[in-house]
Amino acid sequence: MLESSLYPHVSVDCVVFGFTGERLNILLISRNGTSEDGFYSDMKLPGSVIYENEDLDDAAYRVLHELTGIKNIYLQQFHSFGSPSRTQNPRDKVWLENAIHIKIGRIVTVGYVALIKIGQKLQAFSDRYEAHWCDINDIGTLAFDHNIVVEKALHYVRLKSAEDPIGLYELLPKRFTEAESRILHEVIYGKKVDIRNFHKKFISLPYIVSLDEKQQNVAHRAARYYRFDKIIYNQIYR
Amino acid sequence: MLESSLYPHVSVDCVVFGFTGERLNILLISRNGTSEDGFYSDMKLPGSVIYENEDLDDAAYRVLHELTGIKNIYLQQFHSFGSPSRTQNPRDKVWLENAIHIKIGRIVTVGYVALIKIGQKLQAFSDRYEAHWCDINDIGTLAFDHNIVVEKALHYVRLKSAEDPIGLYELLPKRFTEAESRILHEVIYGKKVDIRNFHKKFISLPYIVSLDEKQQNVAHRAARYYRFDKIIYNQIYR
DNA sequence: ACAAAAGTGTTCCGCATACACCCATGC
DNA sequence: GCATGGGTGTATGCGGAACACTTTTGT
Repeated sequence: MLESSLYPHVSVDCVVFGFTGERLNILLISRNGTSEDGFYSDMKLPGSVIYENEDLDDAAYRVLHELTGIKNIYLQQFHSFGSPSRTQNPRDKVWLENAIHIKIGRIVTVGYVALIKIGQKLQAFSDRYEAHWCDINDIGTLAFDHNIVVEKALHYVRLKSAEDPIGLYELLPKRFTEAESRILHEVIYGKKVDIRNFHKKFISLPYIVSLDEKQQNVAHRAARYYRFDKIIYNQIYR
Repeated sequence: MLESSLYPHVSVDCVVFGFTGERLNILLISRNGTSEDGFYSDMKLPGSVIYENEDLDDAAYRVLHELTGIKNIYLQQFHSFGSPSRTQNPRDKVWLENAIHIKIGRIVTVGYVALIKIGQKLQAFSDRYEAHWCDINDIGTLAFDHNIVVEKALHYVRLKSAEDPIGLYELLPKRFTEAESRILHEVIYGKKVDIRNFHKKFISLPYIVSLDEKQQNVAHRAARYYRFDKIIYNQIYR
């Protein structure tokens, strides 16, 4: 095994958000191993050490493409984490050395946020990597300092989407109802929004275009579908 | 010389902003060296490779303390830069190898913004390091990708101070006039602000406290001094 | 008929904007 | 007395916030 503890290694970790229509989820990778206390099984963020001659953004794209099969993912760097203690948990240390075959002092990781639509095609890829969508409110204790990374990522998404809401439409399906959009806002900002005020704002947005389609077979009045028009959006805000 | 090009190195670079009362300045380090084309002299951001077992934030604090002598600096991480091409300029490559005595493939750098008051005590320290305050609009071509780093830092300061203006008061002297505060806003946001509207907002802020002091020996009506009260600010916003 | 969610308008308040004249001081 | 910047109020418009009833559809 190569000795390289003198030099920090650099990785990227991706906090991949998805929206079920009701809850905010993130994509986590199952991790199984043995430590002093025997077998364990927990979860971690998808990530990778960066390759030689690979840009940080490229590394994050690579991780996400391998994981989901999707290209053109909405992806933003949000913060880097480099505390020497972040890889000091013995369980994490052993796991790392097995995973990348290098004895490591610590890893500096660059955090990326990705926003994607939860879909079936994705699932196929994710299964190979033992990736699972997990409710953001129910992710327990993650490997390394990944709980902190997720916390910071969520904060970033809130801040970012306040100034530029385009990211939120990456989380919604191509056709979506006003209610879905409203609930997404509620889970992102963590508070109820007034239905009528939201409606007024929603229909006033020029880049939200109404479709001549409605929900089918719902046990109540069917809601209209809308779509997000990126071209109109870019004309206005770019 | 140690060979370690396989492993990326990690550094911090600090974009230190100061405000002269009229212009936004940043602190740059003179760099002299020889390359294929002979002598050169240019400027770079203050920064350092991180030490073994040193947290990123600690490294940035260390750089700033060595440079300015100041503790308790307002400091925020804003972005990381890791393009392999960022250290490919031959001039930069040679300089790096002389500076840290390691043959280097590339360096991933974590960018920090610092906001400080331009003062005399600082100058003493800065001289030792050949540090100079430079007008932000007149910094020419910097070493590495530091022009991009500065650009991103400025963008970050704008965004950040919109949601939390506390940082702006780090740039003003302890006693300042309303005009100084107004001009600071203008240089940060890059546009004129209306004097009377600014005034109304300014005097309504509970954490701006009026002092019983005025300017002396100015060739016009003397302006009142104010100070920023951090305690009141924290009571309200924390 | 009833349950469940869709769809819709008005009022009020606070904040941003636009805009012009007199005041104090040093030279 | 003049040049320079300090100091101040009013009117308007926009966007956010509060708030409740009718409509559609499936069971």
